[in-house]
Amino acid sequence: MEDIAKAAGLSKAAIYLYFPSKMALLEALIEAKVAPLANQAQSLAAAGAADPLMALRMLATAAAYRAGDAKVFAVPRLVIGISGRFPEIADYYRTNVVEKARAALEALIDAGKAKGVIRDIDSKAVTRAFIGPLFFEAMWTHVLRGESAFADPHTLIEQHFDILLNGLEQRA
Amino acid sequence: MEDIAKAAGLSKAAIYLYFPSKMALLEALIEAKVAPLANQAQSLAAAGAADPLMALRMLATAAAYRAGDAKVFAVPRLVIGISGRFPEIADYYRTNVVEKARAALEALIDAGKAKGVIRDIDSKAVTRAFIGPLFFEAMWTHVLRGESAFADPHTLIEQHFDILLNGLEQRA
Amino acid sequence: MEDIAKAAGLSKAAIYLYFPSKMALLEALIEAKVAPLANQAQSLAAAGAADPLMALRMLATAAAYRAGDAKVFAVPRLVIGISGRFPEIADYYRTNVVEKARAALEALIDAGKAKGVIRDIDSKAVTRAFIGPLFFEAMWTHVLRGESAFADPHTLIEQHFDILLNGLEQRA
Amino acid sequence: MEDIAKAAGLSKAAIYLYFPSKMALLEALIEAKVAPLANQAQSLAAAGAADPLMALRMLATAAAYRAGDAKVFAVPRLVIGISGRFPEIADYYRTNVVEKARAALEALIDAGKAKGVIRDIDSKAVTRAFIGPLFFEAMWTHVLRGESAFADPHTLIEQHFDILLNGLEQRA
DNA sequence: CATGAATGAGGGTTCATTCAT
DNA sequence: TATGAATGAACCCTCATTCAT
Repeated sequence: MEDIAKAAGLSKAAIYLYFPSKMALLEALIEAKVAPLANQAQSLAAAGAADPLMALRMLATAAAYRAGDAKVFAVPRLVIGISGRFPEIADYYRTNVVEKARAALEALIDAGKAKGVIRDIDSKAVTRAFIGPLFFEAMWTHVLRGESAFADPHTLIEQHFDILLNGLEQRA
Repeated sequence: MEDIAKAAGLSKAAIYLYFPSKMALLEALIEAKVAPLANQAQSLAAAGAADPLMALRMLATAAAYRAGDAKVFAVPRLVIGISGRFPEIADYYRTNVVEKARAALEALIDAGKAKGVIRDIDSKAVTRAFIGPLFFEAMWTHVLRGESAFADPHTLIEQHFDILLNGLEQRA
Repeated sequence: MEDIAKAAGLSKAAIYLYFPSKMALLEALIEAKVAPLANQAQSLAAAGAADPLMALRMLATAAAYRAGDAKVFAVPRLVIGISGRFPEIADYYRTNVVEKARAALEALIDAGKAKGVIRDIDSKAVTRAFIGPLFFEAMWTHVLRGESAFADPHTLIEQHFDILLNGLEQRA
Repeated sequence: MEDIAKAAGLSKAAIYLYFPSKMALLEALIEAKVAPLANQAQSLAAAGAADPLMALRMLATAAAYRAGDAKVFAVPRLVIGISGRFPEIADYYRTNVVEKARAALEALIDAGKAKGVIRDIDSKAVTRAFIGPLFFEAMWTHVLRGESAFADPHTLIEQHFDILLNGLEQRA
């Protein structure tokens, strides 16, 4: 809280004029920092049915840029950290961010299936394969302090989509 | 520490009879709960060159069973939670678990490339695609308390490998 | 820290609003309670060259009044008490109090030698003979709770200087 | 206590078979490590009336060797450290060590006065001048970690007695 | 006589939160 | 609206002491 106050140019006490508790602030932080990505997914799901693969790629690109930003990823990181003591905040995150994003992704995937460009695969499994590698890279970068692929987001996305769309297997 | 002590039926002080510090305790926890998976990866990398895809599938299966166990996943979760205050523990985790596992995976992938069953793709990107979805599912299950795909590990692995090997794209 | 907090009418945590650590607090305490005496010694060393014996007597008098005050002597007492666990605080005390005082004393002694009023004796030994008895009396008074000579500082100083200047020996 | 147990080749618990508490052990330690010096003073007081100055010199020499030993000085140091919380131990030390030693010293001094080799000076002041410099040197050495005069005990004692007997003053 | 295992109380320190101003 | 001052509870850790064996 002290750091946040300092960053905001306020006293610690003043924060409580705007947010009743740290948890409330964290919810607002989720709204400000990560919910926009979920909303962007919803918008793209609504608008991107014409070219679902392109929409997915745009989404992945946006996600990569956001997840690569330490200040953004600090939010899910915090949520994970306190989820043991404050499960409600995790529920809030699931409901207001991840489930929204997954629903939007599934809509795009379904659109892709309808257009015949995506195989008939379980949608939940696809969103997992879509989000997982980016999420893991964020952990690797920000938590484990490994050498980050976010340094070159373009390549990261290219590789991600190459594997996601074409798979690993060598084909004749 | 208090929680751990309580769970062990001990006083806080008694923990220090077994571990000299919180960091040592966490290292021991890592060694006991998650390092075995990394070691298994190393064994399979050494032994599984004959059929790399099978070795990878076995590894994913083992990982799925472990990651589905709340007591096992509690360890990386803890590491993430305290990585802000104890960055060394994150470094330890990266060095002794994730880097070891990634190295083993890359060896298997390279074997697959050599045998001509895996395309020529960046190995780091492949390990990301291999680990990420399972890791994300663990987060979804244990942290976000979403409906868990670990309830049916067989299907989870089938879906994971189907996407990983064949990709999403509909092909003629 | 708890005792200090209680004495100040504060909670333990509140101390950290004023001092960043226990060591900083102790340093401030030293600066406030005992360093002034060392500084006074330096001043007298600079100004008292005309009559070094008088300057030494003034210094001893000031020291006696200070050492007789339980609140002042509490500081070196504390330093001794925690010097085992916090050797740095002992080093701080040596550097910023005792060495400064000894240097000032040695300067006065050298001035005395130059003026021909003090014999040619090892200066370190002289400072020892100057400080030691007063320090011992403080220990006797505050730690051992013996009957205190600080009750009559004038006599204490007279006796101290009589012995210090003239020695014990009966002379013809 | 742990260190003491280790040094004694015992378990921590075994110490309590020999001493009912840390304070009792500390009293025994006083008896073993510093009381002998007080006893030696008493013996010399009884036997040394023929040459009191020589007896005092022998006593100072014995004291210097003991005070220079960190293991011996650890005892008064400990007493000082805990005297705030356990005033009884300080009283014990005063009664069983310091008062005994001062009484013996005063007897020797009185003998010196009777023989006409020591001036008529307040005895308490003399014991202060006798003990103080050696005590201060011990503090300087063991607590403040300054360069120790105990490294050359002979010189230390010579200087001490030169000042003590002859005083600082230049005489014609 | 001796110990391994355990603990309650305390150590210094941090942090989310409160409240008088 | 904003703060400086303060705190209770928690943090990791140490230590004198106990007790079943």
